[in-house]
Amino acid sequence: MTLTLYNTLTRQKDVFEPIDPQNVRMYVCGPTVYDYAHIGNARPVIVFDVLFRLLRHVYGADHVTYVRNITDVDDKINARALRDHPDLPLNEAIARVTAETARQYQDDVAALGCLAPTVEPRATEHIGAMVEMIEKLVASGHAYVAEGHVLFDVPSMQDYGGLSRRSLDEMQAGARVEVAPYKKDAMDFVLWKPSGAEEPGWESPWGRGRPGWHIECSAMSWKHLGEVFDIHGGGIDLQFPHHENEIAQSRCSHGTSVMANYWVHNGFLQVEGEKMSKSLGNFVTIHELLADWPGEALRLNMLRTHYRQPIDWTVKGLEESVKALDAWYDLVREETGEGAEPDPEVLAALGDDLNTPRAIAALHGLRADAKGGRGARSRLKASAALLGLLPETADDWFARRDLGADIDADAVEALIAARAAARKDRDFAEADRIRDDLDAMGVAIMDGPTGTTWEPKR
RNA sequence: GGCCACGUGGCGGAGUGGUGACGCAGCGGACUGCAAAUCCGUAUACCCCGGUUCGAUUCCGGGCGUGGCCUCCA
Repeated sequence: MTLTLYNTLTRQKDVFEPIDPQNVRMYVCGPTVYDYAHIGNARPVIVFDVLFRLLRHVYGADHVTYVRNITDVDDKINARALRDHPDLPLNEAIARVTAETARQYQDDVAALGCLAPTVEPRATEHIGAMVEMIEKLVASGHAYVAEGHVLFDVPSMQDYGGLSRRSLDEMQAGARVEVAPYKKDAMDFVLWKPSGAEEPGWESPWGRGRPGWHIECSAMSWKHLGEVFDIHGGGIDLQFPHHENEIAQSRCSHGTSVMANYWVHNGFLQVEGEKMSKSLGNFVTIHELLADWPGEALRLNMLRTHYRQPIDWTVKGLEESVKALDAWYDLVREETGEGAEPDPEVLAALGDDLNTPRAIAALHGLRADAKGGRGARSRLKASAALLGLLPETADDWFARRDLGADIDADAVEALIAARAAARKDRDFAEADRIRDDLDAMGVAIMDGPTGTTWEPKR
């Protein structure tokens, strides 16, 4: 099959051709672990999980390396550590914050049905690689030391700005930042900064200090994927400056003409039509959503919009997602999908720049067939698996879905029996009254040819 | 202020230079004592103004609107 991806470098859909089909390599920027991840953070995780699954399908599960880092050096982490554990030594406090937050994050994304990445490197484990890269940059004249800082010399790179398509002139014209006095150029960014006694730090040729944010991803991608790799992903907001600076660091350090061949960026997320922010009070974490919705519904809701489009996150959308999953699970039932080939249209849709809405439409299209036979049901299951959907049995899904319901089953059965008697006597007023009582209890009943069944109201 | 993206029916959301997306909701019908669920059927759209074209929702220009980046931010 052909896979095309919209490449931010070329601003068009490019046919994907890996450097080495035996080892397809993808890097995605992961979280900074200082607090629960919000639903906007979940978007790249889910989107690139689908891409990971598709690559595994095309090249083989053992021929794809997916690296998603954990940033555990950051001033926000320090602040959090001081706030939450003021009585502990700083290093220990930081370790607690990052360990706990990383665990929360991994629980969250697992609940969203995401496969674990091949490698989940931590910044603190790659300080040596960062120092090594920075030394090379200083030696080659792309970085300089000033007042204990090491800064990347942006004008030293002729084609800086290629990813975001900004010229240096443009950026300087629009710059609003206050320029630190030790910078040679306003655009220069920090590779290494000195740490005070109250800050985490590592010994380096430039004294005790800590890395700048951008160098972390350059070092981790280098160590796990090499100097040049296939796909680099992340949110569109990271395009500038983070990804631009990663490119500058990696290319100038390694002397390569590209860092990654395909740069893939997902669009932004809004909540109920508004920008998500703490001040608006619509800031919503994955963790909170998982208390009210199955993770799979969050996942489907995310994939109903193409990854490059802006997405508006709404309760209504989540309700529709649950309904779609109900319908699919109801058909799939005990199918495992084993041995079944995914639907060609689903595959074609995903191969077309990860067109998940089109793939989901194809899944709906399989519903009619799936009513007919096991083969089609199995194909539905196998097709959904490419999107990371329908991983459970139908029983587990419906049990999970109805989790919130707290209903006395014996009482329900007694009322249903009473209603059956009333119906037999053709006392429909009484039968309807009982149904209203059940409805008030949150129970929906269905009269079928084999009797009356019930379930928690949806 | 500079750069960029987006604007499709009641809602969500693909796509295309000239035929049906799809889903949810709605409406009609079947089934039901009546409902629910299910099944069958069905109406409604391409922000505005120009241009190119035999023909534009689709291409080009302008406008308006929404959002993003330029500063930590997914």
